[in-house]
Amino acid sequence: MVSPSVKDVAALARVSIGTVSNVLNRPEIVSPDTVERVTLAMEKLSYVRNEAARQLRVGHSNALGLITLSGSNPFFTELTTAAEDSAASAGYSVIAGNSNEKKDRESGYLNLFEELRVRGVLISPVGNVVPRLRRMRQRGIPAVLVDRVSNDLSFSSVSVDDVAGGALAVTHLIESGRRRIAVVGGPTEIRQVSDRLQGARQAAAAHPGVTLEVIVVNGLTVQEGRRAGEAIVERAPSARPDGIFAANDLLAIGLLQALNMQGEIAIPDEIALVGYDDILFASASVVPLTSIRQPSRLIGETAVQILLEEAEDPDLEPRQILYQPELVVRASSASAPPA
Amino acid sequence: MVSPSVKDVAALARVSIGTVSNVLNRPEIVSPDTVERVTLAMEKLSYVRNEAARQLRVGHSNALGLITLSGSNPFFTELTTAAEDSAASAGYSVIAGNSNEKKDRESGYLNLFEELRVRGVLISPVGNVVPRLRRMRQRGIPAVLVDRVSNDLSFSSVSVDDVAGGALAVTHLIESGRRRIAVVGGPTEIRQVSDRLQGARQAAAAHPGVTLEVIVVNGLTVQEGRRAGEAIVERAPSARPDGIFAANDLLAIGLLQALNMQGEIAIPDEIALVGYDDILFASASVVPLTSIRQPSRLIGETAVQILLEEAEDPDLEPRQILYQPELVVRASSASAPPA
DNA sequence: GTGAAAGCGCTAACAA
DNA sequence: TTGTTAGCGCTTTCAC
Repeated sequence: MVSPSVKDVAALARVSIGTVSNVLNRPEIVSPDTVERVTLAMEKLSYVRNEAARQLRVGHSNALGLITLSGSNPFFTELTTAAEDSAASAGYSVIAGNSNEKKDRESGYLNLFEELRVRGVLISPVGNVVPRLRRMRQRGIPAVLVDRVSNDLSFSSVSVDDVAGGALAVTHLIESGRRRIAVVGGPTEIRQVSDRLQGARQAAAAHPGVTLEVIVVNGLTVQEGRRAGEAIVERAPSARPDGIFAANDLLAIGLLQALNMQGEIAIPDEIALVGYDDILFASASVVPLTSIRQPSRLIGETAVQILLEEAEDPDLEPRQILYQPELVVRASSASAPPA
Repeated sequence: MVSPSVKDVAALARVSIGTVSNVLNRPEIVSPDTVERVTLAMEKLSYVRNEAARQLRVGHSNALGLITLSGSNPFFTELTTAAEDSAASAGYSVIAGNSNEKKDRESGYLNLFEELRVRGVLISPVGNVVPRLRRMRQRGIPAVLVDRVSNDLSFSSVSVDDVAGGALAVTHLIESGRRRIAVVGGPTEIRQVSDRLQGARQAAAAHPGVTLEVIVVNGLTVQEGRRAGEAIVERAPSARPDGIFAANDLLAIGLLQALNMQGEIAIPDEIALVGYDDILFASASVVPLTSIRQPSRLIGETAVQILLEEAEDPDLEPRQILYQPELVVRASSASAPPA
């Protein structure tokens, strides 16, 4: 009914529990035939180490905590998978949670991670978590910000240049002849959103005669995109934008559904559309979606690497890694603008 | 540098550590002003309980383990979110991993979960894990199979009737006039795949004059779907099926890309297409996808509930919950068959 | 209502 | 090379 412990293994192998522990942790210092005997005993008993006991003793766990903004956004699932792979090859596991952009879910996970004494945390923050992270770091749990730069640069971060991405998207719309640009995104407290918006503004400002309208939504979901699209459909044609930049692909897909599938507005003829993230489905949507690609796997891998280095040496200087995004042109923005 | 313990809290509040533990676990048995003093001390120190120590003492953790087949399949991400929500409202957290249909990743997670002494595991199995699960159950860790029924019914399971789903899909194709049906799916070791295939066979057999071809692929991914689609494009038109049932939506989307976007084959005019899972993107794909919907959230919630009941009372009889899938008709199968 | 103390399973320091 | 032992932080009797 209960699991065997080192004691049981020791008894069966006729050695002390210290020796059992040694074959578990430093087999090289114990004689080959003792290793053999102990290993055999472990197999016979199907011994599985009690991680809680190990952890209590050594002071921290073998897990990394990861908090992303959304579990349904493929950008984050790719990042998560990459982080898991990197961590695994260094002997760590990762406990992944997503805040769904809710501050209380976020702090719930931080609580959990601190109770678990994880080795470090990767986080794409929603709320103002820096003070909390600072306290955790003082207690030996480092953190790396993912897809977000800390204001005061006191934490390492791995992110993509969202301002450049926003500018890239809107510049592309302008260069393909659009003049009345709308940006759809929100909530603006999310740094990624406000940065992309800022880039959009810069690009618009650099081109005289271009107007930029901001449509704020409550989340980066297909549903919110659909809602925003329905509002645009209801407008008089002359009041509609001729180019839309959506702050992520899920929003863009929602917009596409509302604009195109109700048969009202042709994409890209009447309105050109650009998304963000270049998720797997971007190329498979009703109209293949022009998008901004982020190196999601690379971000996850780099973040884990930096985190583990900081866990090893807490006095390392924080580093800010900034990757550049890339424009991927598809049908949703390909054709000429309306006459 | 290190975290405060109950000892520190006790010292600050001028009580014994036993009392601190009591306000943590049974505050009702300690006097209100002591609770107050201790709570204050905890806040002052930002005390966070050491979960490993608690767990070592009580014998098991507050976490549930969950292993799904794929992290990029929205069916599983929805199921996972639902499981997390259910678990959270019962005071549990869930550690989610995905096997990517790899046996060694699967057993890696089972190892991890057993080392962690999770309260129970939810698993959508790839390999032959039943013996392993049996051993874990003997040691007090129950398991519930998700989206899969155990052969010997010794474990509870929550699943959808995949045979019925496969039949539903193919019957729909036949009733909309198709006669040369192809089923795309694999690997066939995955029970969901073989069940859907079996349902497809039954439906075909029930309709004289209908032929059924099985195209086996190596995984349920967009990429594999694209590969299968390319092979179909290369065939002589008369050798192509006029209806395809894909074992999941990711495959169907890949097929869609290969068939439709190369401009070769019209969907649904030349080939009608039915997917499985009704993921969020099914309605947003190049041609909105007819699909079989599974109650993913319901599955996750029910599975957690049963698992927690079994954790409470190990002698409960295993239960098999079988939900029925539902056909959702969209454009990819809507029009008339070829003349 | 509160305190004292045992012990969960493990690792690591030290002794033999 | 192997054995002995202290102690990680917590919960839970059992006295008081």
